Amino acid sequence: MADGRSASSVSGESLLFLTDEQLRQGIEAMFFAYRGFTADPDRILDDMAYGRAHHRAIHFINRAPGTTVNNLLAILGVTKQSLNRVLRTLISDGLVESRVGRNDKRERHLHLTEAGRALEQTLSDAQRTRMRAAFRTAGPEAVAGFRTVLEAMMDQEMRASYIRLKETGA
Amino acid sequence: MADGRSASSVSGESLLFLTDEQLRQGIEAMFFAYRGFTADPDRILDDMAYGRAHHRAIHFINRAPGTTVNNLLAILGVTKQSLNRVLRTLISDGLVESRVGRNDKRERHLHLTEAGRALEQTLSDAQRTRMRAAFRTAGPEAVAGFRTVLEAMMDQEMRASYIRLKETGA
DNA sequence: CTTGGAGTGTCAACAAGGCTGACGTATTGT
DNA sequence: ACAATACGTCAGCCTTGTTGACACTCCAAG
Repeated sequence: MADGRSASSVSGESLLFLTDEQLRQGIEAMFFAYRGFTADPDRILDDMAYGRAHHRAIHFINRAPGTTVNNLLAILGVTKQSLNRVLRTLISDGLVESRVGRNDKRERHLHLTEAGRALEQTLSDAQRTRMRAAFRTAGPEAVAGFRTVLEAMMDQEMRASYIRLKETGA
Repeated sequence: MADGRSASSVSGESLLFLTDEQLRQGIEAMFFAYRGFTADPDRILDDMAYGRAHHRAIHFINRAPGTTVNNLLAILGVTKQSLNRVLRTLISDGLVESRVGRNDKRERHLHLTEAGRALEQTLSDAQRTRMRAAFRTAGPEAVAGFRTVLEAMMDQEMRASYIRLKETGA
C-alpha cells in the first residue's frame, strides 16, 4: 500500500484516479454493471426451470468441450455437490452429455448436445448483444482498459484460468 | 451474431475488438473479476452472521445517509421483504438507525450508527485495497476505459442511480 | 493380488437470500 | 371520508451455495 507512494511523487502525473472517491465509484460501477451483465440471460432462464448456475455450467462446457467435472469445479469455484445438482438436471434434460474417460475411466468428460449448444447460443447471444453495444459505444481503447483492470482485479488462480481459456480460444 | 463480421469491413479502423471471441473474453473477464471483487468483503462477513446483502445495504446507506427504504429498494433492485430481512438484523444489531421522517412520517430515514460506520470502513477498506491495486497496475487510462465500458453496460435506471450517486459524492 | 487413494456420484440437512402474495398500520393527500 | 402511499411482517417457495457421510470405480504401488 505504501509502495506506490514514491512513484506517485516522482512524475507530474496526478494520481487523482486513486482517491477513495474514485475507488468507490469503481466499486459502484462494478455493482451496477454486473446487474446489467447478467440481466438478459437471467430473463431467458427464468422462463425455463434454470438459473444462473446452469448458464455458467453451459458456458464453460461449451468453451472447453470434454472438460472433466473436477476441472469445471475449479473454474466455477463451487463444491461438487452444488455443481452436481445443476449437472444432473442438464444431463437428464438432454443438454449435456457425460462421457466416461478413455484413459482414466473415473473421469467424466462433459459435452453439450445439439440442444445444449442451441441454448448456449441463445444465452450468449443475449449477453453478447449487450456487451457488443457497450464495447461499440466505449470504443477500442476503453475496451482495452476495461480488460486490463478486470484482469488485475482477479485472484491469482482465476487469472490463470482466464488466461488459459483465452489462449485456447484464440 | 454475424453482424460483427460485416461491420468489420466498413472503415479503415479495425473492429476486431467486436469479434465474438473478444466479446466472450469480455464476458469471462467480468465473471472472474466479479469473484475477486467480492472475495475480500465476503471473507470478513463470513466471520460474522452477515452476508453480501448486508454489505450492499451498509454501503449504500453510508453513501446516501438518510435515504428512505423505498429509495434503497430501487438502488439495490430487490423486494422490500428481502431488504427488510437484512435491515431488521442490522437495526437490531445496532449498526443501522431508522428515523421517522419529519415531513412525511410514513417514511423511515436510514443512517449508520458509529458501529455501522466502523463495519462499513472495514469492508470497504478491504474492497478498495484490491481495487486500488488493480487501478494502480492498470494505470489511469485503463481505469477511464474500465469505467466507460461498465457504464455502457448498465441498464438505463441503474445508470441513472449510478450517476446520481457519483454527482452526490463528488 | 491386495490395498490405498483419487475421481466421481449421491443422500441428507441446512442457510442465505432471492421471490410472490396477503395483510396490517400509519400517514398523507384528494 | 376515502384512496393511495410507505413501511413492516407473516408464510411459503425457489435457487444455489455449504458440510458431512458414504459408496463405487479404477489406477497404481506394494
